[in-house]
Amino acid sequence: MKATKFFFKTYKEIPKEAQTPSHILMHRAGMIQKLASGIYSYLPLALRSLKKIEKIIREELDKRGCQEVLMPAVQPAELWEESKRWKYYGPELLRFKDRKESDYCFGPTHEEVVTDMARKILTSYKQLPLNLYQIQTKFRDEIRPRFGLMRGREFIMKDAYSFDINEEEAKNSYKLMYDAYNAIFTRMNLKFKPVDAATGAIGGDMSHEFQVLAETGEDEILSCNKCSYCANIEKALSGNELKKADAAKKKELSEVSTPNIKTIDELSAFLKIDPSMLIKTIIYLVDDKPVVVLLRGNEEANEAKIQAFLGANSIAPANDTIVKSITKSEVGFAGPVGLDPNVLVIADKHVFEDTDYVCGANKTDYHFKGFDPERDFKPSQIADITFAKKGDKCPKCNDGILEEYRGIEVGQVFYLGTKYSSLMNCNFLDSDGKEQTAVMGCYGIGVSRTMAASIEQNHDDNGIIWPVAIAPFEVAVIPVQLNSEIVVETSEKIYNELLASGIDVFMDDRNERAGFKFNDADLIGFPVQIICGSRLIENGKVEVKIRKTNEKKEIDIINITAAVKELLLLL
RNA sequence: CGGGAUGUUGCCUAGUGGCUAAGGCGCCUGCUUUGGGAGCAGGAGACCGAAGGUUCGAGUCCUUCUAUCCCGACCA
Repeated sequence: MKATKFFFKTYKEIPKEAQTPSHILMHRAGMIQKLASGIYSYLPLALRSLKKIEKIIREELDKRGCQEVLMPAVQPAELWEESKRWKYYGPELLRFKDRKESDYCFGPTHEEVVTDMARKILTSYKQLPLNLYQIQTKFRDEIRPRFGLMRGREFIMKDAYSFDINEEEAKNSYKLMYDAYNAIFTRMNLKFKPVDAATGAIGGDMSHEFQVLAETGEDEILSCNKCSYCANIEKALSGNELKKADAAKKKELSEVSTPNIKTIDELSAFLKIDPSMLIKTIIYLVDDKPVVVLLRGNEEANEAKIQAFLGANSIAPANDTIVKSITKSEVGFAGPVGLDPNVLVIADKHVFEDTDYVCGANKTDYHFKGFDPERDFKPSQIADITFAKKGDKCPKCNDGILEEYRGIEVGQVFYLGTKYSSLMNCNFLDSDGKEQTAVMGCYGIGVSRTMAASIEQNHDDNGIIWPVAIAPFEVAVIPVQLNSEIVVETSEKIYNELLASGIDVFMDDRNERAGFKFNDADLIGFPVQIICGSRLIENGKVEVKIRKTNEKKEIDIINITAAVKELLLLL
């Protein structure tokens, strides 16, 4: 491709809405344009990179027996009612009506459609295992789209779905996809970690995320410094031992007046007590039912853990009306003592590490002191519902300590079980002629996000540093003096030779000064740049620059194709 | 949705209530120049986010709306 014919434009200025490296650089390199919040057009440079990512994905999945399909983006509400997600998916699901006033949505994911597709064909165990995937535009009406392609509302996703005869086989399918994802991101030359993950709205009970490590990542990861344990903070466990409450410390439960003191911070300051000796009582709505959650005041509630513990579809803090009805007091004075025994109360295990706490009295302007968790109430369940922290002991090897990383989630694999297949009757007959429900897994890769994540992880002050495998072009030929016949001729010859040898090559034939082209080349991030200047050409050489290392070598023009091919293999 | 901020030409910015809204980048024409974002000359491009209002007079003040960005919940 020649620059003078190529639809692109680069910018010196940083657009003021771009805040993060991938967003800034993709904009400056003329790869993307914003059409609306979280909705972007991909210009030719970006699309070339996306196609390469897609090609790697297709190769690795096809190799493992997955089959590509393409499902509709617009989906009827009835299917989502079958899976109950019409109700539970929430406002991220873009819903609309057609002219007949029938309900539809724009697919944020395709479990419903693929399960429907499969059940129409699956009749026999002989048809399994089956793994169907597609690469397609998804829409999720994110509350807050941000960072360009990192969290768009419309984005390109590869989604795959496996169907198996039983759990064991389904776990094999899961493992196969786990391996495929490792292969895919390895081929893209990204630094990444597979981590234990929470399952969220998709559901299921086993999941790993593939996290590209980058400072700007939105996710926190805890990883053991001694063993392979690595988990999203939402899921990570602490290996720290629980302390035993000191029975000698027990006190009587008594009321204390705390007028208008509602938050943990206010209470801590008012009573001059450390937050860890206060009990935080939070009321959630979990699948529309109130659940009371107890924690020590210095801990944060890990909503993902609560949701997973209860096997729930949704979790959200309860509104004031519900809080008041449960506590029979104003918001801010909720506590565990004397609640309606029919309300589910989940206590964090750390609550039982001590005694003589202060907690809400379920009476406006009063708290209790001397609260003893063993004596003064009866939790429905005790669970681990707090966040593990960096520095905690590793829960797996019990030897190492947990270190903190930031990551960008580019892929996630879920073991679903029969969550969708049973609700939607995706059944088949086994070898005994008995009806069985297909056991499913689902597997996503954010294709457009992967491109952005690669830039987040690999860039410098001058621009993008692409791994060759997903670079829009592998090589740029840059003639430096266009008024020199020998330069024009030689660069043209090299360009044609590289093209003929199958290399993805860009030729900057614009009538611009050298510095201008060099800066654009670094910004766009061509991994290899062949600089054709008259002085070297007269000696039968050109300069070859490696973008990543900034290393420059003089190469004989005669050997240029072989030399470039060799370099590309190394990058 | 809560908290914060911002809308001036394709992009980045300036603009005390007062004359024809200013500059840089980019774009077009010509000349010059050609190894790290060149120079000169000329030119095109804005109903200042929208609608109301205050005022003799509004890009500037007020109200409402709208869009965008940042901090939180969501997630590939």
